[in-house]
Amino acid sequence: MKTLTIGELAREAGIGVETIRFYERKGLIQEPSRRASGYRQFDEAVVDRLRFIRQAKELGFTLGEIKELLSLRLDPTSSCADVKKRADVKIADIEEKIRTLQRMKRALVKLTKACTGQGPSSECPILESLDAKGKR
Amino acid sequence: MKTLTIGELAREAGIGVETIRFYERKGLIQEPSRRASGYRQFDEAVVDRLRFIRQAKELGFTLGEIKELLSLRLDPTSSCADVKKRADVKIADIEEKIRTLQRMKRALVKLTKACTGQGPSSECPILESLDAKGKR
DNA sequence: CTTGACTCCGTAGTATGGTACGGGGTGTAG
DNA sequence: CTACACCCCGTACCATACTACGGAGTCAAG
Repeated sequence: MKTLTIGELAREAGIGVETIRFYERKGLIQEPSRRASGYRQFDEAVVDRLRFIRQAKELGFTLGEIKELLSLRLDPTSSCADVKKRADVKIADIEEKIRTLQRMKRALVKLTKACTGQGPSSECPILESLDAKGKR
Repeated sequence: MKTLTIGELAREAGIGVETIRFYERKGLIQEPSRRASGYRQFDEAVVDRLRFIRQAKELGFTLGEIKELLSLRLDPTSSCADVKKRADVKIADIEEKIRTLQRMKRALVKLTKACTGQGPSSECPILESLDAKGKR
């Protein structure tokens, strides 16, 4: 079976050499075998694992969560339902983030509408509103 | 005029004492006058400034951006339009974040729909899909 | 056999936004 | 006048996810 050096793997997976070493330290990828010289010898399957990591990251999982996901996959006692549960939690997280951002956006849009874009900043309704709001 | 100790200010503004010192170091609040003992004497107006910071943070501005906003306010040559411009940029940022999250959510929902919640995790369509996707 | 690209390792630095610690001085209520 | 809460400062530490550095060893082409 073909093996890859860390540099080849990095090119294949589209990430940096240092990042691979970092993932190794974090336990996201297994420790690879070594040549006599100490050079890492990566199995081609690691490319897929790195792609898995990249995909999961794009879906908003943190490295910690991805590590759990990877260990779930390796644990024969864990069920598909466990994985689904994590995904559902993540969906709820994402929805919450979206709601927060939409609140932020609505507030900002409201402020910019009040702003004529004229006059000194000291009289800007945006800044005034930030000042005035939150008074208890 | 009434002055506040750092602890009183922290209680008023609802943030930590260390955070106020941190903001001072970062230049987000002006250096306060001191008593003979070296104790900070805060003007009550700083409460509003801290509220401004909190509000802006809730609207998704970073501390760096907030600092700019605060300096804009103090600069008589800057216009309300400058402030509006920044707010518009921020709105665009927020919209981009929302779009990314919605992409992530759609992808996850699609995956969980494929998952029956049954069987071992090794056959979970969610994990399989993460593996398979992204192959070039 | 030389040269240059690649790899090794541990450590340190980046950015963000704080939080905690320790050893000392201060302010005030009882 | 003595507790005890509060404040001072610099520095170190937290989490996240990398990224860089330096000095040494290795691999492969020419």
